[in-house]
This record gives sequence, structure tokens and C-alpha cells, in this order.
Amino acid sequence: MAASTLTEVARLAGVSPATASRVLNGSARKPGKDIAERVRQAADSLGYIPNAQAQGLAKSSSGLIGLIVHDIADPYFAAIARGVQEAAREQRRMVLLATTGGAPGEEKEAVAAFAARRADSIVIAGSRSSRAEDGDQNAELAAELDRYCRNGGQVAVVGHPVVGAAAPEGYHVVSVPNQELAAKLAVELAAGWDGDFVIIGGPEGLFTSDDRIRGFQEGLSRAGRGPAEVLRSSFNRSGGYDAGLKLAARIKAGGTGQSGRPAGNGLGIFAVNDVMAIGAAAALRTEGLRIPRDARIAGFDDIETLRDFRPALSTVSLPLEEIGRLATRATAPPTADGDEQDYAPLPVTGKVMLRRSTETAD
Amino acid sequence: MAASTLTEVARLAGVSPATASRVLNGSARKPGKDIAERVRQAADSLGYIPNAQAQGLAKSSSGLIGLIVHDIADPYFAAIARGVQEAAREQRRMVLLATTGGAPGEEKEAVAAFAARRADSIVIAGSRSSRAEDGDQNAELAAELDRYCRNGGQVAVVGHPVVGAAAPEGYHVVSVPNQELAAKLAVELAAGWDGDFVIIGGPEGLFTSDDRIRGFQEGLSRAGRGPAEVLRSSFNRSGGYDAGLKLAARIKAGGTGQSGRPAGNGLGIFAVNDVMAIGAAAALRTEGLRIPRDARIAGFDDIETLRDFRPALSTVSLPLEEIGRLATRATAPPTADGDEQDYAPLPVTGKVMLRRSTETAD
DNA sequence: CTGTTAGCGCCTTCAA
DNA sequence: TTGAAGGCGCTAACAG
Repeated sequence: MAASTLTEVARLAGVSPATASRVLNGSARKPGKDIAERVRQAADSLGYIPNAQAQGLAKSSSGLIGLIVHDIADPYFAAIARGVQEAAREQRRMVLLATTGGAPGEEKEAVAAFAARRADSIVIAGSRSSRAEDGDQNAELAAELDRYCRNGGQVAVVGHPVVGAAAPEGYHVVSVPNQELAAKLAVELAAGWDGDFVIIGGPEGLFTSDDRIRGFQEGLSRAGRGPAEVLRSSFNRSGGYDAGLKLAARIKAGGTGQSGRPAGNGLGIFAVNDVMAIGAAAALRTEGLRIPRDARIAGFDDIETLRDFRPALSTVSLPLEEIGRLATRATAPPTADGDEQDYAPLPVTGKVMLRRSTETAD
Repeated sequence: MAASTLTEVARLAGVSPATASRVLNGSARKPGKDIAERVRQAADSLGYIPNAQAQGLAKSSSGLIGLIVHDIADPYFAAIARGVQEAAREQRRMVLLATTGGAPGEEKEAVAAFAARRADSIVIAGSRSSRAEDGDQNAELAAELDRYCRNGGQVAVVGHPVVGAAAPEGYHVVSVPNQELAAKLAVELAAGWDGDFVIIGGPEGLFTSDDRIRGFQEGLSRAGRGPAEVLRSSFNRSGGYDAGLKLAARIKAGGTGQSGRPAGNGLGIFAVNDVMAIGAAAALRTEGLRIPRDARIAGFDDIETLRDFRPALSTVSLPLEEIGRLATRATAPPTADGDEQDYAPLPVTGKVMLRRSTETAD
């Protein structure tokens, strides 16, 4: 990875490295027009490319922003990543990517790695969990983040704060009103369907999932309904599929729902994210059931790639890209104006989208 | 971004920085057990995190791998990115992300930025174009890559070689048999459908698109058919949608195809990628047409998120993640064994998947 | 096996 | 305005 250095450029231009530095890389003081031109010519005649590592070392700041996701191929994270990337480019920064599969231990590692690379800021997009088994690692993650912030790093977390994080300076949260929106969804669904509801949730302890479940139940109650049964499975397509299989059996058996009334006229299914909903729908279809005739189904996120799915999936639309952008901007170096609004949770809103998959009149 | 330094650790442990370095960061020589322990304790009592920038400067290698894609939210690229990320982790490297929208100018910028950060290698996943308007920028990109390689960088390109790249040492190509696979697809489709075919392609000059079009035509000819008409539009969902609208009109008019025979019994549509195919299908549906009754439709890529689409989309399955992994591995530092197989195009195979969307018996 | 001495490439005081 | 000197944190040759 050798390349021509600033010193070489300077020599070629017959000036000191300091001067060359001033003209090539932004400095307050502007060298003379004539000399500047000479330096510039020397630079691109040599194909000079500044060594960002050295610059970073000297200035102790890297222009790097670290992004942590569960899985970059998951459309939810991919959409957020796009927003982060966009905002990063605006700020002329580059993004470093880390994927963790959602394990707090891995997230801690990622934070450490970013810290090692002296990333100026970190965006954590994956939802955190409060499972007891993850307790230790969550604590370690919190400690790592804490240290990172104390060393001047900026971090933005999407969704929920990191468990046990002490909210030091430089710690921002982009909160997503999962609970509220899920409640709204429940209310609207309940208005058009008077049968039983079932929730397909992620593993217990996953904040995003738990919030959405809680919200949905709250909405049901607000609509004068009893709480829905909750089926737990993994937070992805196959989790949805598995749950869907179980529900299909139940629907076909024409069994009774939790409320005791016959469920022979189908079920209202709420999957805590779109990908799970699609999985569940696929399972129902596999079992010969039809949507929305035999079961109404709704998801959450409004994933773009899934919009052409038929029947169109009812869901809650979230401004994923915008969330990524917001998170990134929240970690931007403080403006010279000093108008920092640290730690003030940034507002994000979503929108209930009722579509074909929950239409009550077939 | 201040943090404790190696020197501080060394002082605390009562040893020289060199020794501390040897125990903390991998070195050939192993310090004494006793001293090592002291250093390690000092290190984590201080919460020491090595400064990767400094390490990189000193060793002139950064452990960074740059990934260039058009759009990280596009499931095609997201899948490749996942593979890259995975392989990078195996090699204990981090990935730097750049998105370019496919513009060669941006790609050149990205390469320069990676070079500045002294990335050890670069993976270019976006398909290149040979449009005349892009000529200059393509040349610049080639030059930039060339320089990067000459300075010891490793680059892997997915799909097509960069136009005009001189294939210096360290330049690898993971070639995807787009043409061959498209031909196969055409042959198989032609076996089950004797009506007209139409191709929905991307903009002229886009290699990936052009190769697939060429291959499809070749396959048709191999099956004793005349060439299909080609509709050009943008290489994404909306491009497919637009083209789909036009075709819908044509189908509904029951017009005649290029071959002169009535097209009243529908059309065989090949969209050069899945996302476009889905867009086209959506357009047809909007116009009240049904698939495969009124039109058979096939895509390319076999995007995972789209597998639950109904009717299931016929397509060509590509091992996207594997491609990402291969590309990444190709750029790994030469093995000590010296068994480098530089520039030998790595083999990738795909598979034609005939599904419901092209079933001939409705 | 350990410590000392030089840089890696750049930026930033400080004098000139 | 320009140049000279020192240091950012670490590693890699050398000595000891």
C-alpha cells in the first residue's frame, strides 16, 4: 500500500511539507496563489492521495462512522443502512459496517473495533434484548459504549436505549414509537374485524418485538377486546412461517380461540414485522388457506421490497431511511453554533397502512 | 477520541512500550509468562484499546476492505454485501461501505477514498457500463484502480472486468455467467411456450443487462425462435413497472407480436432482473391482467425476499452471498504457500428455476 | 527475552 | 506567508 507522500509532493514542488499540507488539505491559512498552483500540480503529477490514517493519527479523528446491524441483507436494516450511508456522504464521512446477528456480545466487539479504528461516531440499528441470558453481555456492551462516549465518541441508538447505559454526553436515541403505532394498528384492525386476534411475536425480551406486542394488546383493550394470544418464534421469515403452520392447523380444525368463541371464521393475525408476516402468509398458503378470506394478516415496517406482495400487506409504515439519516445526523460533530440538543430523543412517526391482506369483505 | 495508549500501559506495567506491544498485539516473539500477565492486567485496568490508525500507519496495512455497490438497500447488493461481510469477518477485517448509484465517476471517487484509507482490498459489486457518455469516467476509474493495484492493493470485480483495466497484479474477477444462464433460461422457457417473447432490459451499455439480453436471444435462437423484441428502461422496479404498463396495453389490444403472429394468447416476458420482473408483474396486475394466464414472466437473480411472491417467479438463481464471499477471499493477502491463482476468473454457477409465473397450463 | 532507537505520513505549534 | 521541529500511537529493526 505504498504511495507517494506529502513530503515527496513538497520536494517536487520545492516547498516545505507544511506548506504542501496547507494547500492540499484544508487549512485555515491560505498559501500564495502561485505556490499553491505549483503544489497542486506536483500532487497530481505524482498521483498523490493523502493517507487518511496518518491524518487521523495527527488530528485524532477519522471521518469514520460505524454502523451496527443484525444482518445487512435484512431489508429492514438495509433500508436504514441506506439512510446512514446517505447522511454520511453529506457529511463527507465513510461508513464502517459490522453485523452481529443481534448478539449483544458481538455488538460489544463491534463497538470495540470501531473504537480501535477511532470512528467518530457509531450508529446501532439492531434492537436490543433484555433476556436474562444476555445480561452480562448487555452490561459489557453498555460499559464499552460508555467508555467510547467518555473518550469523545458519539453514539446513536435506533429504537431502544441500550440497557443500563448511563446516558453520558454524546449518547443519542432515535426512538421509534413502536408501542403507540402497534396500538393504533390494533384499533383500526379491530374496527373491521370482530373475530379473534393472534400475535406472532419474536423471542421474549427483544425490545422491538415486546413493544409491538404490548402496543397491540393495548390497542385491543382500547377497542374493548380481550388480549390476544401470543405465539413466540424467531424474528425472521422462518419464524413467521413456523408460527403460520401452527395457526393454519388451528384454523383448519375450526377450533376455538382463546376467547372461547368459535374461530371457524378465521383469525386476525398480527406479526411483529413484515418479514414474519410474509412467512406466516406463505405457510397459510401452503396449507391451502387464503388471505384475507381464511385469515387476515398484518405486519410492521412496510418493507419496500414487499410492497408488491399480494394480497397487499397491511402494516405500519416506518420511515426507515429517514431513521438512518436522523441517527447519523445526531452523531455529527457539534455545530459551531453550539446548538446541540443532545440526548433529546429524536421524533419519528409512522403510519398505519390498511391494505388488502386485512380486508374483511372478501 | 482520546484513550489510553500503549505507552501508558507499558509504564503502568513497568515495561517498555515494545514489550507491551509484543504481548498485546500479535508478535512472533513471545515475552515471558510473568511479564505478559502484568501487561495484560495493566491493559484492561486502563481499558486499553489499540489505535488501529497508528498500527496501520506503522505496518502499512489497515485490515480494511472496501465494498462498492450501487445501492445497499437493493436486495441484490445487500445479499452480496452479506457474503462480503461474512468473509471479511473470517479474515478479521472490517468492511468500509460506499454506494455509487452505478455512476463510474462515483466509483472512481470511492476507490480513491478507499485508497486514502489504505484499505487492503476493494470489492466492486456494481455492474459497469460501457455507455459512451461514461467513457471518460470509466477511464478514470480504470486508472485509479490501476494505481491502487500498483501500490499493492487487491481488487475483485463482480461480473465484468472494469473497462480498460490493464489487469495488473492484484486484479481479480469473479465472473458471473450471465449470458450462458440467460440462454439456458430461454431454452427452457421456449420449451414450454410457443408464443412471442419480449425482453425488458436495462439501459443500453449496462454489462449485466446486455449480457443477459444477449444470452436470452442466443437461447431463443438455439431453440429455433426468432429474436425477441427488447424494451429498454431503468434497471430497477420502476423500470420494470413502466415497461409492464406498455406491455399490458399491447396484450390487451391483442396486437401482433414482432413475429407477425397474433399475440392474443399473451406474451412471454423476460425481465433482466427479479426486481424489474416484479415491477412488470405489478403493472400487469394493475391493468387487470393475470400471470401466467395472460403473460408468462421470468426474472433473474432469485432474490430471497421475493421468493414468497405469488405467482412464484421463474428466474435464474445466483449464489449472491457466495459471490460476495468469493470476491472477498480472492483479495485476501497471498497465502504463505504462494499458491496464488491471481486473475484466474473464479467460477460461479447459477441455476434456472422454473416456477409458477411461467407455467403454461393455467 | 527485553529495551532503545527510528521512523510510518501527517498536522501543528512556534519562529523566522 | 513560509519553514523547522515535535509529536500523534504504534511497530520493526537493532542492541544489550
